Amino acid sequence: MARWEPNAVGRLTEAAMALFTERGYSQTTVGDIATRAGLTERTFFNHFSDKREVLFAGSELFTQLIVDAVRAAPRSAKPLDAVLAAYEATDAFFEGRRPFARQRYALISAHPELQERELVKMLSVAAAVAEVLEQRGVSKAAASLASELGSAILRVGFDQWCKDKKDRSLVFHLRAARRQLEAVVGRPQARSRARTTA
Amino acid sequence: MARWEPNAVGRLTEAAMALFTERGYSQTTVGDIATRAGLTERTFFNHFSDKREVLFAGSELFTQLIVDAVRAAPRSAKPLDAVLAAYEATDAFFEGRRPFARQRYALISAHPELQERELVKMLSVAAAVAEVLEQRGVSKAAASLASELGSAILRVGFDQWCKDKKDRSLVFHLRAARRQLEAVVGRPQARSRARTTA
DNA sequence: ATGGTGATTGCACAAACTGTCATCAGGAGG
DNA sequence: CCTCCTGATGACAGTTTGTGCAATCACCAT
Repeated sequence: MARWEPNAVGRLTEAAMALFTERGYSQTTVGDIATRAGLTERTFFNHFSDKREVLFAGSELFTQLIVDAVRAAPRSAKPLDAVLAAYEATDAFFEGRRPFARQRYALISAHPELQERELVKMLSVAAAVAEVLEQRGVSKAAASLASELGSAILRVGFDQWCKDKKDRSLVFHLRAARRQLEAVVGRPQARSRARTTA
Repeated sequence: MARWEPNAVGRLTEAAMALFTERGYSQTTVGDIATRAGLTERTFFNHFSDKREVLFAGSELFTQLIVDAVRAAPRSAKPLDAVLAAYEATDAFFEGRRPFARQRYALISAHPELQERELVKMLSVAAAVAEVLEQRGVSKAAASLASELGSAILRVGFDQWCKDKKDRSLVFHLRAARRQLEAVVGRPQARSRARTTA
C-alpha cells in the first residue's frame, strides 16, 4: 500500500491539461491544478520547476529516444537523413497517443507562454542531435544546420499529422515535408501560379 | 524642454543590459533596472509587457524590415533564396551595432528565460516571412519550410558572425552557412554549376 | 486661465515562485 | 516489536512579477 496516492506527476499533468483546456492557461492557477490533483501548490513546485513545465514532463526521455536513434543510423547516412530517420523512429511513440498529442498541441499553439517552452525544448533536442552528429564527424555548422532543418521538417510534418483527418502516420507526413524541401531549396521550379499583383 | 528625461525605453534597455551583464538576469529585479534608469518599477511595466521584453524592444521593426525585403525579392527567386536575400538585407543594420549585438547575444545565450523569448521572436519573424511567401504563390508547407530553414541559416550565420574574430560581414557568414546546406541535405542531381546568388 | 494630453507614479493586490522546517507512513535493521 | 532513516508532502512566510486604477503634473492648444 502506497503511503500516498501514486503517480503525483501524472495526476498533476492530467489536471493541468483539463483545466487549461476548460478555462485557458492564464485563467488557471497552480493552486487550482494542485487542488484538482489532490495536492498542494507547494507540492506542484516540488515536481515541476515552473507552471509551464507541467506539460513537458518526460521531455528528456523523448530527447534520449531521438539521440539514440541518431546514433543508430548507419554511418553512411547523410546528416539530414540520419536526423530524419531518428524522427521517423518516434512514429510508434506518437501513434499510440494521437488524441493526447493533439490536445496538447492545441493547448500549446493557443498559449504563447507554452509555445516559448515548446521551442526551447525543440532547440534542446536539436542541440543534442547536433552534438551526436559532430561526434560522427560532421562539422559544427553543418551539424547545427542539419539538426535544425530536421526540427523544421518535424514541425511541419507534426503539424500536418495533428490536423490530418485521415489519420495517416507521422512517417507519411515527415516524408511529405521532406519532399517539399526540394521545392524550396532544389532546382528551379516552374510554379508561377497565383499571380497576386503587388 | 521636455518634462521628463527623454528616451525612457532606451534608458531602461541600457540599464537592463548593464545589470544583467554585471549580476545576471535573475539576480536583477525590475525595480533595480527602473531605479538605475531613474524611473519606477511601475513605469517599466508601462513600457514593457514583462521583464524579458526589455531586450526585445523594436523587434517589430526588425520583422518589418525582413518582410519588406522578402516582398522586394524578384518573383523568379526560389523561396529560400528570397528569404536569404531578405536576411542579407539586414547586414547594414547589424554592422553598425556589432558590439551591442554581441553583448546582447551573449546575454541571451547565457539565460534560458531570454532564449525562450528570442526563439518566439524568431518564429514570429519566420511566420511573417512564410505568409509573404504564400502570397507569392508558395504552398503553405513549403513556405513554412523555407522560412524556418532561413531562420536556421540565420541562426548559424549570426552565431558565426558574433564569434568571428576577423569581423567579416553577416552576408559572408550567411553565404557560408548556405553552402553548408549542401553538405547536409545532399544533392541528388547536383553538380549543376547554376548560380545561386540572388 | 482653462482644460486636455500623456508619461509618470503610488497603492493595493493576485499569482508565481523560493527557502525552511515539520510531518508522517513505510522499509531496513536490530 | 522498536527505532532510525528516508522521501514525498505540506504549512508558512517572504520575494518578485505583473495588473488595475486613480492621481499627479508640466506642457500645449484654445
